[in-house]
Amino acid sequence: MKDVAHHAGVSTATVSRVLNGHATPTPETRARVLAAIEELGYRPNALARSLRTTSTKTFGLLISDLVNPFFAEIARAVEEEARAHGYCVVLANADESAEQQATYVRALLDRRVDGLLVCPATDDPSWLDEVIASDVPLVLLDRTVQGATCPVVRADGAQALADLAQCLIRAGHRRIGVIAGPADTSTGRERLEQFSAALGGLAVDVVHGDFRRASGARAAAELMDLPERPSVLVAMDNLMGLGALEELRRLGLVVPADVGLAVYDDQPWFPLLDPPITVIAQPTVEMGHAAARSLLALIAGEQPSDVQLNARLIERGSCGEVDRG
Amino acid sequence: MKDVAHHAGVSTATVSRVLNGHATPTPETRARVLAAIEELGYRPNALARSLRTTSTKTFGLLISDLVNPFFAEIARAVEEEARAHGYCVVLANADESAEQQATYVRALLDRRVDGLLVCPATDDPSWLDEVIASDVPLVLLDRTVQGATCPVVRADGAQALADLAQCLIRAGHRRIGVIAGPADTSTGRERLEQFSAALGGLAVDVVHGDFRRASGARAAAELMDLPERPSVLVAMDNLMGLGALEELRRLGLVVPADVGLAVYDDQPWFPLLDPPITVIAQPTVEMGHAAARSLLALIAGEQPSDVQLNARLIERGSCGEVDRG
DNA sequence: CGACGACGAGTAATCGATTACCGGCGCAGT
DNA sequence: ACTGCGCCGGTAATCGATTACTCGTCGTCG
Repeated sequence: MKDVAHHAGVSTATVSRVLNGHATPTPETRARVLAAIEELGYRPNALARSLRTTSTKTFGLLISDLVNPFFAEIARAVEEEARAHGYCVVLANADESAEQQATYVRALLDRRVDGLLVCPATDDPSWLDEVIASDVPLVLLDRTVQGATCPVVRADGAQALADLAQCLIRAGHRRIGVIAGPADTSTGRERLEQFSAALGGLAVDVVHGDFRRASGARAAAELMDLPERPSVLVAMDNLMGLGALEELRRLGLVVPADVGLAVYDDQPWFPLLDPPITVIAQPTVEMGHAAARSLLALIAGEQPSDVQLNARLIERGSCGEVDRG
Repeated sequence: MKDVAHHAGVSTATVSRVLNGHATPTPETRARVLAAIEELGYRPNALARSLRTTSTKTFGLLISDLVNPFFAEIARAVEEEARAHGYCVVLANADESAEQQATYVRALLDRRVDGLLVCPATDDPSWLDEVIASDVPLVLLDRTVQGATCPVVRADGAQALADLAQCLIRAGHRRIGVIAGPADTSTGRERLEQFSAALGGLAVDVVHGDFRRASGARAAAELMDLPERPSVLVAMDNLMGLGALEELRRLGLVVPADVGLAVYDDQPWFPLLDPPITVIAQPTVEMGHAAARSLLALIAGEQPSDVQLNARLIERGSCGEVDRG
């Protein structure tokens, strides 16, 4: 920058003013400076600028599991919306681990991100204090944490789960196996509760997984090994649904003849299976956009309210009809 | 930091020395400083540190399309390896657009990333100059660019494509439709060339897509609309494969009875389709890891060589047998 | 007992920007 | 012609670290 100033015969202050579009510099001074910048191929050092202005134009996005296409899609949407507003996104992947998450929160705060988007891996709220202490705007995505006082963006699956319950009951299912998410995540608990509630008195067999593929397979195996087999499985996450499908295939069980299957969270390939899988679709992209917008609002000093976007049931035929003998 | 120094009754220099594990400070001084840090909840400002040390412990990762699970997986692997070495990853998504890519390269350089991993959206090498001028270590991932003098990490599909060609010929296919990638990407060109070469003299019908879903559908429609229909389609990317599958479904065509299908780049759901899809699997995770490691080596001043990891054919039965009447 | 070496810790320059404050110049009013 | 007001642009402090250089002190050796 000193070089540019010298080259243009002005001071660094003037260069800075030109760079930041201040009204002060004369058109010709401005031109000289711009020419010097061009000639020297000068690029301002964003670090120095950020140090001075305390703004990095960067968001931190902490995802609980990037292998999960649901989160990958969210990451994409967040990045898209952020970019549209001139922000970069630093991506961090907690791999569903609480410690990793805490480590990353710290790393992102240290890098002075202007805002933080977090899909909490667990309910453990310890990391929250650090964020609050640092005064960095925070938005929670997909999952909540107890005691969080920040905006939350998530999908509301209550209605969709109720619809699914209806649909299963109507199809004659009476033994339902649920592959639930971890009990220490809000989505893990809520989906199970809402689904159970919608079934009225009907009991379900529940096995908890961890929102990952292998756990879906294990859970499916366990459920199909019960003395009284479920006639349909409900996987509360696309990866566990994938694992369940693989396990059913391995066991030689045919969907929906031997056992039905429904999955929470749609993926493009579900309709291509035979039979196409009945799912609850989440508005992934909208969630990512909404979260980024909430964060921008927070940064602008507004008080964005929570966002709840509706998930919805898409019946495709993988739940079958039970023979009422 | 001044507060900490004052609180511990030392100078900022000493605080800094404690923080950076220098040998100098006495154990008791060290203890006093650490106590003060703890008490005040002090966290060092990474920006200031980076400004001084010219190291951000951050990689920039420029992906050509984050919707593509292939790249999402790569991103995950890169992030994983980077984290293992104490680096963060700033993620940028070019959406297969050259301008976007150039913009992002600049943004990442301005943020003084310690290294850059790029999956080039196109062959356009204009952005390369800026990177070279900035002296930031660069590694190319998945795709090359002409005139690039940096390490490249990619999958070598020649053998797998030759195997696929053999497999199709043996199955009796004589009219092969290829849904190729864009001609202005190295992967787009190479896969097509290598496949054609392996077919010997046999001509193929080629439609170029853009590595995205919709283009796969369009290409499939176009190919199936030819006067002499191909008996098998080869999609050179998983998203185009997905699009093709959707289009074939829409047209009421059954795989492999009406038309066979093979896809470049495996995805976990391909084996679940009926029939399971024959694919060429790429070592995605290894590519991500290798790329991050190459970058680390570059930063360490070494001269890592290019990495070529073998893709391999996985026959699953979606290519069928042609009736030899 | 004096001097020198070693080591711990402080002073201050520096990284590359932003910006409050101030000086100088030109123009207008009386 | 002199004063005053504006406006352009320079000087220098500042953001929060790192680190070369220096100083003071203590221990040891001759």
